[in-house]
Amino acid sequence: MTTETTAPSNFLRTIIEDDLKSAACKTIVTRFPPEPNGYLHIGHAKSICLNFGLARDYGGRCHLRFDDTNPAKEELEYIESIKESVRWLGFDWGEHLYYASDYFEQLYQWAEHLIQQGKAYVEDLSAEEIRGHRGTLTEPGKESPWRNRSVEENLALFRSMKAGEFPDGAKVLRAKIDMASPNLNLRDPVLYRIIHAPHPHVGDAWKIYPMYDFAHGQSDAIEGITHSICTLEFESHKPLYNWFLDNLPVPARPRQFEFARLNLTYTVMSKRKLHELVTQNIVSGWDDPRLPTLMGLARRGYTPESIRAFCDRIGVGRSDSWIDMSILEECVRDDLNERAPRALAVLRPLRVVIDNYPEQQVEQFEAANHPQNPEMGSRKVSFSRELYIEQDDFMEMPSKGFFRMTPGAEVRLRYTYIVRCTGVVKDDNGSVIEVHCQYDPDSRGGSAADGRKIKGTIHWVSAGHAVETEVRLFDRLFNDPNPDRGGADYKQFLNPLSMETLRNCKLEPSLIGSDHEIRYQFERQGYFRPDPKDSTPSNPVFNRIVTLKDNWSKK
RNA sequence: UGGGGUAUAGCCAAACGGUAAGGCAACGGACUCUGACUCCGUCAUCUCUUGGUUCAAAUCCAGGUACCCCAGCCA
Repeated sequence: MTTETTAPSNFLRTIIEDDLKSAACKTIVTRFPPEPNGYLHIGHAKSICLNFGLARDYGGRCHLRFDDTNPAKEELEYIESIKESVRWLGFDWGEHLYYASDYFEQLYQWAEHLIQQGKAYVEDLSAEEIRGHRGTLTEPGKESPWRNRSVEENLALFRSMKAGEFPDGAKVLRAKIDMASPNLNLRDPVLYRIIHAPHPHVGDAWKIYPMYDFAHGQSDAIEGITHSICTLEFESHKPLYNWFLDNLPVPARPRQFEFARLNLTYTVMSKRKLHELVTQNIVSGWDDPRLPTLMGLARRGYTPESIRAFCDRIGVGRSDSWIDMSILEECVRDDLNERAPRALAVLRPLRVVIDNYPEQQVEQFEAANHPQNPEMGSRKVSFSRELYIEQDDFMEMPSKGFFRMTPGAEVRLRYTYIVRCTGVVKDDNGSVIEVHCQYDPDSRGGSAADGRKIKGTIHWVSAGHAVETEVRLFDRLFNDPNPDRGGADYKQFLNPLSMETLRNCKLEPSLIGSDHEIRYQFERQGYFRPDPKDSTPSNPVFNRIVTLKDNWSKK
């Protein structure tokens, strides 16, 4: 199994270590706070691994808290799916499952407290008017005419809002901070809005809902979060986060820290774009194996271990960065190389006839399930006169350096015999459709009796024993490293070959009927697993998770 | 243009005034019945830039440059 090395030092670890040392906090408490308005993707995995990983490494705990303050966008299905993905990734929130919506009553009380203190007011201006009053990056905003209502009037109005006496959008509650602040988030931010919609977690108990800014820090305080870790774009919200903690009788003083979100090449991560790919049927669904969603990666065959290793490997920083997709791919290879049993499978079959091999004869050969790990055992593979090899493993006119099967030359058929190609059969177009060979009976097991070295070894499957299956070859969804790049439509960079379906692949029979969770290495090709949705014993379908590294074709 | 951030190798990333870790990639070699794996070796006289302070600067100071974020009743 993969050994997970401890993540290297980063600025958050330094901060936590200092806090622990100075006894600024005795145990650290972090949280992963998704909004249940979509499915999790690899970017969320970075945050999950960070938050849960920090808690684990420093003997603290990590809460799973749904940031469910906007019922217009949130659904129960997402809540369930998110929990499943976090579990799948290998993290356990134990008893610490929370919902911001569970704090709505407390939050409401705190909103009244602010009103009492003259620090919040009910706004009658429309959304457009509020925007108009906000000013710009360089000009200060204008104060609302409703900014100086009396405490009594504000309280009465706010209670009416809560009672559902106004339609959506009629009024909002705003904090009274500073309309001239250079930080636009401090220009009297909206605290509550009216939404007449059922909430996935608390039903229709509420007609007004707090904004993110009014909910997040206070939720952190209620739960005793010590380190509230979010992405960089929230940095300009930090003064507001702290303003609420300063002005409300909260039970604790959490601190917010920001890190750079994950960007991955050759894919897109925004909810909007992922949603578009799904709804426009560009991909088959949220679990399409080409998507960077955790559901997609899981279906493709990525292991949770490999994703955790990836998150450790990429580190955590504060500068915008783009991680190359090849790093993620390398992480699954690392993991699967150690644990995946090997098998022989021919994806694009080319018929081979060994002319000097007895016609009805079948021999069994012992094939190791893992070349470096004998504990994984072995299996028998059947060898006969007619076989399939990979089309790519034969070249009638070999290019320089090619050492697989070619007329006149010897090559080893993995685990069995050395053969020499003696001729080919072609169709009307001149394509080779069958290859004829002679085998060396003295090379049984694969080694020549006279000790001569054979450079090439290729995989094969006995024609009479092969099981025909469908194999789906997945590749990167986009051709461009940065399809998200400003301006152009990202869809123009879609890779037309991102999924190739091969229908008459020839697999060794041991591959059939096994557990869907087993990932195999098809020798010399890559890592594969049965598609958990579409594969059945009678109609097996394999997904290619990732190819093997290939230093030959690269040159 | 106001405010807030960020710049260390092809891609990430450490360093906390003491002389540029590590990973991935790349390259060279060894091994090999998987052109995989594994193993060895190479890969920043230099940290966006210009000055300054210091015995000593990626780290401190001043000025510049580039990029990112903020004008939702989204999170």
